[in-house]
Amino acid sequence: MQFLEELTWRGLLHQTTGGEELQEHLASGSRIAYCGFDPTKDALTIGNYMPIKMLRHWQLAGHKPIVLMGGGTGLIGDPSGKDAERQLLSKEHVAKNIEGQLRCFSKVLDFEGENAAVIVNNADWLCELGFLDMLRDVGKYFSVNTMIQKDSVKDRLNNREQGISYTEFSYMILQAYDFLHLRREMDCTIQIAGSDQYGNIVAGIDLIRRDMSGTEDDAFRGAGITNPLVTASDGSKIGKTEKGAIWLTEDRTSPYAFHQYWLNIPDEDAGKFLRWFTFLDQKTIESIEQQHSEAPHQRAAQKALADAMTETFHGPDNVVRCNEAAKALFGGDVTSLDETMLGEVFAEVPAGEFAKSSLGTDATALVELLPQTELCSSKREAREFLKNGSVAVNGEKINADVALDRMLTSEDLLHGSTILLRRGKKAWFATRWS
RNA sequence: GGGCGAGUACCCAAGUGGACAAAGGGGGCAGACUGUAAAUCUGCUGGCGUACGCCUUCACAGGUUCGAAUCCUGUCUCGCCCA
Repeated sequence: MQFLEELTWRGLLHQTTGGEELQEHLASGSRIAYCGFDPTKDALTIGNYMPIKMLRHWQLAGHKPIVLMGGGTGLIGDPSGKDAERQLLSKEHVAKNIEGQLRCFSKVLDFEGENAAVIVNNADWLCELGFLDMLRDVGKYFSVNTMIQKDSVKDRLNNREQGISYTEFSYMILQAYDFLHLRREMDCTIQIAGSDQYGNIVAGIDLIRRDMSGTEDDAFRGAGITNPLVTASDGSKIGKTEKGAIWLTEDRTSPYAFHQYWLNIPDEDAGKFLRWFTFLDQKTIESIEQQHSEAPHQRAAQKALADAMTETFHGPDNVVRCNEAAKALFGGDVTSLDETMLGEVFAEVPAGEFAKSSLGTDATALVELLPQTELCSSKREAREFLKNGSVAVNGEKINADVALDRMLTSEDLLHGSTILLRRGKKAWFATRWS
């Protein structure tokens, strides 16, 4: 399927430059596009996933993607959407962050084969650039009058408290120069980005036009394609929870937590998210939605979403594990798990070590024990939960009437080593006794 | 630089000498219902203590008072208006 058509049915096409000319350009051959990534962090979250996915669609449509790491621009900081001047990152820091982010790209993009994705770092050319050369060759093409009209700059100019430094003001020029550089050196004609980057993209295209204006060459100059800002139905950002962002790497967000995040997407968003976030085709998604509307309680859409996303970032083995874990934690009977499964499932859950010899003593009364876990922050709170009947031992709710006196004994041990505590429906804690 | 106004708990917001750990709403947590939903209903929501209670909070630092979120002085921060 054509790139733009694909994006359209998925609801991922926001704006393009170029109109029919662009369509023609894309249809008539394999093209090269780039998308820039900001190396301000050493790992990526769900919020960073969309542009990567855009590049993958691009690749799947038979074109070649370039991942541009903003090692150079990252030293400056994009003022778009920022109300305060950015802190400058050290070069070492940026290099380290780039390293960290690469892990995520390789999960989505194909770096081998015909349209292999390539990674470039704009530090490689921006750092080489002399200040005078920059002013003469590039700065000459930029009208300050135009630049101060851009929202990203205007907001800061009108804001007496914050203002904008010359450094950040120049960001636009650097990003435009990136596009020009890639156009010259790699024949890259398309820039893909989020809709907030539209202004910067246009600046790049302008620069390319001016740069090529003297030549007879009637080749396609350049165009931009943007995806909309995706938000949940309640208007909130996707991938942000009270507990923090959902990361794409195992060291920050466990596969189980990741899987659970998608599994808990509200019904009204599930279909939309399947289009936005997975690579499932239109027919498949529609049939999943059909299933979902016929039997909403089965949550076919959320399951498909969770499985697909988990598979992409954590592999098929983890999909199985996460589903097993979920089955045991939520419906199933944890006491029936064999020792290996028990270990696997609860590797995902917070745990603590305790002395076996204290079992059956007052020290293992739930009121005393709970504050030592992440489930309660104080004895008072523990009492509250127990009185509410919110606490379960090995998946079995403790009746509120006896809860305050309940202590753990060796009879509660699963496989002689573990007792599982649960507060409410979802908060688990594994106690290990030795 | 001058004038005016504001700063209250996770957020918004009432309170303007004692009855104030501080109304109300949102959010969060828990319970019922359910689908690990949504909507709805109920409880909790500064900390600690099984009650009576104790401790720390109403921008910050001092002061007046038997007693201060509330009055006074100074400081800081934010908003609006004038230069």
